[in-house]
Amino acid sequence: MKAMPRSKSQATSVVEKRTAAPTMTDVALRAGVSTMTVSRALKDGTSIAKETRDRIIRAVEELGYVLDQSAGSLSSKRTGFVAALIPSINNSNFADTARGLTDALQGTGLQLLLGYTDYSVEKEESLIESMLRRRPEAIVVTGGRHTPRGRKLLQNSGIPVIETWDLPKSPVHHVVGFSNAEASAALVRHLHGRGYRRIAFIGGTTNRDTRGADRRAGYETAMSALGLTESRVISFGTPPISMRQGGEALVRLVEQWPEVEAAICVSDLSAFGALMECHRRGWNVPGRIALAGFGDFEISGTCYPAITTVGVHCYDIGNNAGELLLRAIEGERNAQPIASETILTDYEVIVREST
Amino acid sequence: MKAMPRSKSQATSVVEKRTAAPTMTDVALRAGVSTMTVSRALKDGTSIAKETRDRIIRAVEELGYVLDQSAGSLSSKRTGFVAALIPSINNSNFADTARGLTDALQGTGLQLLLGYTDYSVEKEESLIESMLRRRPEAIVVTGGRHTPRGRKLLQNSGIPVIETWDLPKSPVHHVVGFSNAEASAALVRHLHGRGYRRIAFIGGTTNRDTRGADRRAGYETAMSALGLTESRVISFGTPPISMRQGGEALVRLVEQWPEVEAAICVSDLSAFGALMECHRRGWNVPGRIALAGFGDFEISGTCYPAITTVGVHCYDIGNNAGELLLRAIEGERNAQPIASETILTDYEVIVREST
DNA sequence: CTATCATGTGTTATCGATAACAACTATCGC
DNA sequence: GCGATAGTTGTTATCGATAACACATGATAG
Repeated sequence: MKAMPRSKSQATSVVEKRTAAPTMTDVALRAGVSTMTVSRALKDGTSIAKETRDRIIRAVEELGYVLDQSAGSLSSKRTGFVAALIPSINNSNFADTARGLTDALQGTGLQLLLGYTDYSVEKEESLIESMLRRRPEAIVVTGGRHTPRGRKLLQNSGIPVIETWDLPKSPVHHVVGFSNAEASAALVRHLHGRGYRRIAFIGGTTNRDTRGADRRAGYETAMSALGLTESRVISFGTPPISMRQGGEALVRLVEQWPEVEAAICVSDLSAFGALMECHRRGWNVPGRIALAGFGDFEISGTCYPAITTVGVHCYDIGNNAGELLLRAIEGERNAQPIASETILTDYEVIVREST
Repeated sequence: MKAMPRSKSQATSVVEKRTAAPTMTDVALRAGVSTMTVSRALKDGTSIAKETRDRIIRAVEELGYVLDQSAGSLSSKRTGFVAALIPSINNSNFADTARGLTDALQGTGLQLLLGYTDYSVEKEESLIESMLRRRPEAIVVTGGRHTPRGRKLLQNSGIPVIETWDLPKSPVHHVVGFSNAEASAALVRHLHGRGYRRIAFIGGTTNRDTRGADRRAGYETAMSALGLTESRVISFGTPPISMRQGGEALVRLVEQWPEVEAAICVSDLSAFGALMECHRRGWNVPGRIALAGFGDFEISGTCYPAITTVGVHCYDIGNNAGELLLRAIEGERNAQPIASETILTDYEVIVREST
């Protein structure tokens, strides 16, 4: 890419002309009222004469005034921030959760502060701290595993904490999620029901992705519960798991266990990668091998053959977390904190062509 | 989903015990210094004795104190916020741009405020305003089309403005982008070079997605430049364009113009949807019809046949915008505003199996 | 041995808004 | 016609930090 600096006298002159941004005092002077009245005019639900408000609004427009919330929240002790930490923005599951949250917060005047942990609890810890510096009114985190200090920061934060996408054994406060292990087990049972016996699991190398680890654990549990003692696990690639990694993992899988009949992938993305590898090899799916994913990404319903997966209602996780958090914040504001809640979100095995 | 409220006496007791969060004054008292010294201890690049700092840090840890930036930024006049508006979080292209931005801001102490416009300039306007209320130190927007008031808000904001993903004719300040029309035209020329003549364009119904509209315009221009007078445009579905819409659009396309030899889709996602529709029909791609996408999403390189597309370096757009913005903020802080810059990001036609 | 300087710390005055309370003006009912 | 009440506006005191300046103290140079 090439830099192409333009000299724009126009822009420069604007810069020079720039005067200090107007404050509420400027507006108050212009409208002939006190700043308190201006403050009231810009906020609804306050008692103010319509004429006065109109006059103030006019002054605001003439001056191009924009309310300064940093200042406001200092005295009101309400920042209007909600912090949310997700592993990655580039994963449509978490992006959906973020969207659910955003939608729930729509119109409430709350602004979402998003942070990306990169699937690392250490990064999460440092993000928790920098988020708390902004004094959010609630915080949403992904998963129930944190560093000891991260957990302590959450506990001492004095704000509602919501853990999502998981069912932690000892949650900080609230939880909105589902059992990844149980969902994964359901998928194993589905494959078993279809007659598959030599079932493999394709996941990432590390346990950084705790939900991925839970899914693997659920696979193992379900397999032995069904009397299928030989477990075939391929660990390949670090999260975020990509499509390409799914393809490579499939190659390794069939090298190591040529007899494999079905594979559960830790995510739809890797399932799709594996599916395309089969296409390339001219293998029929599910004839040569059955494939299942996790997450019900758009792709698994669209591709051919469509991929069997677990629908996990990511949007609902975010949306429910948002609504819960609104209630919790309301409780805090009225000095009536709500009790800890656990909201279970639905999931279901979506049977498609690939199994 | 089922609600499952748990009564947790443990959580409740924590709530009751909760005392007012410690302030810098508490830390100062405990460490036997003034608040100013505490403030210096928590900021690097300040002159402070190592022993004093250690003592303060200890007090901070004992009290579980977390700096309050809202208060800090009021007096320092630096909020440490950067606002960025993207059309959708659920589009991996824009998510990549957001990630590029996030990465560029990493370690600078700047916090990204993300907003989603839903491809609507009206929503953008209201987001610009609510972002400005947080007094960001710079703002990044997607595209060069805004409402008149939105544009005015940007101009009068007094902070550096960066428009991305486009090359606006009269930019507010800085630009980081590329010509969508030119990129689209390059794709037409590629198809022409391969011998295709009856080339169609599949896009959305509205012009809300201005980049989509630019791509269509580029298609039209390139077609007539090549002497291909009959343009075949399918407009179907509102942004964000989904895979499914691509499939349906293909159906309409071949109904309306059965003779079509190749189709350019406004995005890889719709190209993939179209490709899968071909699979279902047992059509060979590119034998029966050639397909090309836009954006170089991961899927287009992984699927089979792999899809020809335009790689647009989304991450770089965000990353370059981030670096530019850091320089611009630095300039503002030193009262030496930088001149408006336009950074052209690369794009290239990536030829794959589908054409 | 003194003038100069760097270093470390405290003091004071804000930053720009809002909460809480006070005060004033109509309007109403009796 | 008067007190009560609702509605509207102003005053004062913060909110929790940091900038700017002042002021020690010890080190360094001439």
